[in-house]
Amino acid sequence: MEEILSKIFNGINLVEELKFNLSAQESPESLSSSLGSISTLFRDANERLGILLERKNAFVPNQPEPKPVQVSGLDQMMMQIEPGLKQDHRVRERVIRLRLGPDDSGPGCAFSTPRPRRRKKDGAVETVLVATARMVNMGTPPDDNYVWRKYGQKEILGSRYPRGRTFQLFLILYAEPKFNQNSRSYYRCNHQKVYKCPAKKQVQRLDEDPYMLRVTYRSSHTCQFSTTSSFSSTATTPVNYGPNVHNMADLMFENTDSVVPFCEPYLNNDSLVPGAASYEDSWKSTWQSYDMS
DNA sequence: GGAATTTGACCGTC
DNA sequence: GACGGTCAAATTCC
Repeated sequence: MEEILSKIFNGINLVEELKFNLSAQESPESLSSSLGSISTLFRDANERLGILLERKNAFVPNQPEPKPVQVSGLDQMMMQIEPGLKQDHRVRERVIRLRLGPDDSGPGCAFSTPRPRRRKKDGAVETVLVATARMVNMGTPPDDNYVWRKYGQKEILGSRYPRGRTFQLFLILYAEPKFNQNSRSYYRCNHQKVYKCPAKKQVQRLDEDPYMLRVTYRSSHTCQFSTTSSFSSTATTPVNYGPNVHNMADLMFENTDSVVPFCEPYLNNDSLVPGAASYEDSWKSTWQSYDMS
């Protein structure tokens, strides 16, 4: 682990160097050489991280699900490193804007009788990935400053378990906890009835990373209530403390075209762990209790 | 007791 | 017929 961290910090130092060289208008050859070194360092660190994660994950299937909640070193790290992520934790994966159809959404689209269940083809759709913390209820949706009312849940294609009370009771009593189900929850704005706000969202756990949620927002809020005030439901308590290291690695090294990079926040002075003299010290102090090797 | 959530059923789309 | 989204009665929570 020390070696990986060392590579990352060397890479950061090289980036700083490159920034300086850029402002000094160094030759293209020199800049290219710097970029190559940075690329090599980060790629190497990423590969080693991947190996560590594989080793770590290899133990997971045989382990009973952890009892509620033990705060991992990683969670501690994320909480210490970037408190701001509690405020704005969403990682924008992709934003798809589709034209609204003439008869779609809006106040007039409220359900009528007989209830029309026409699936809407159009509508503004925005999908974000949200990291969940391990110490909270996995079914708890992330807070986004709006008040939502859950109106449905379905097991999705490829779900490990069919639905049904009898079978779920069986699961609770004899099999794996319900925690493992992969389902999609449906929420609509709590003000839909009063203000005919059409906003909805779907929350679904990622198969590849159970600690990441895919949140899909449909239609915009027409109500202007964005609050975590006393109207907040118990289901919308804040839950996020930042991405886990696996997603960090993805974000830093791979999906840079579709994800807003958030290396920046981690280099904020406010992110330093109290008592740490530098970013390196800060990182090391938070990683020391998270040795995966 | 009211509000919020759960969940089986229903219905449209593919 | 499978799948996805929604309804609404039942259940749980506060």
